[in-house]
Amino acid sequence: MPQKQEYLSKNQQIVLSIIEKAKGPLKAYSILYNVQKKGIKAPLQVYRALEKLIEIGKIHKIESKNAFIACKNSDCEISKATAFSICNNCEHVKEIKNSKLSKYLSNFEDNSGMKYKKYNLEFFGLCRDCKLKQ
Amino acid sequence: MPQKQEYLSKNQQIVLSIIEKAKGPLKAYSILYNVQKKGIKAPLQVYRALEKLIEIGKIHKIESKNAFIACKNSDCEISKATAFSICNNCEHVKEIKNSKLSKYLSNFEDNSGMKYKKYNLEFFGLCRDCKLKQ
DNA sequence: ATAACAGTGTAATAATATAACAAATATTGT
DNA sequence: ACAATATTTGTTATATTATTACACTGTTAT
Ligand SMILES: [Zn+2]
Ligand SMILES: [Zn+2]
Ligand SMILES: [Zn+2]
Ligand SMILES: [Zn+2]
Repeated sequence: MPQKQEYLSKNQQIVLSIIEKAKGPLKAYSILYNVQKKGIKAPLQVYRALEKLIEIGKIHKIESKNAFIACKNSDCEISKATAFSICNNCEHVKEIKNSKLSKYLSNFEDNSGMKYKKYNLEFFGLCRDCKLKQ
Repeated sequence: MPQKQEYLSKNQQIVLSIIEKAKGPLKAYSILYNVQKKGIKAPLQVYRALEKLIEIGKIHKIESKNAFIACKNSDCEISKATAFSICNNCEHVKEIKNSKLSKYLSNFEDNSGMKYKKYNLEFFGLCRDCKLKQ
């Protein structure tokens, strides 16, 4: 099985490394502020890197937050099938790695018999810590 | 079982009626342009109405498109559990009404045993029409 | 070499969403 | 009816998120 080519350009490496170091999802402009000392000056440079990183599955976009998080699952089929849990209180976000869930959704057929190549699922609730504190 | 109070204010009615008439999801500023003749002049008036309509489950936000669509399911528990199919080609969006799916997701427990009150799922693929045309 | 392609830099601008404040209207309790 | 409370509205300004347009650089393939 040939590996997908994953050479990263300079800007892509810079952006990825910021996102990987972060504890949670980062917003595009917060990434921008964080990398200005490294020569990336404009939003577009960040957005272009983000686009590529999403395409190759290194990061995902949390749509409900307009924020970006590093992929922790080696088997996220190039970002085609993603699921996240999001805490409503502390905003903690975690990628869900659950093969039953991903099989269920990948094989899901809607009422007209249609299947889907790609999905994104976002769960909202209280994380364990926040639940205990209540 | 007491009914939830769903009296709508003037602006809320105007915005809802535009969204219900639309064939697909509408963007906030396109709603704004459509209602300017009816006295709504500023984005905030639209966003406030949208917020309320989402809260009471009359409409949903399609997060990946920043667009808003009327709810077609009478039993979307006040927008706590939503699923959509989105065509990558023609942008057609349809709310998925499938009780097996909603039960599965509402009862889903992640690896740490956590359950979630709310979720949003977006499926992407080609709709029937676009598949045939290919 | 030269065409094709992916990436870069920069400026300008578009699109989406919220903050802050003052006023009007509706709802509730007495 | 009246005051107290909560909700909705109107308006201006501003914040946040994302894309267009254009000129340029470097690498790869034939
Ligand atoms: Zn992933
Ligand atoms: Zn939390
Ligand atoms: Zn619905
Ligand atoms: Zn289609």
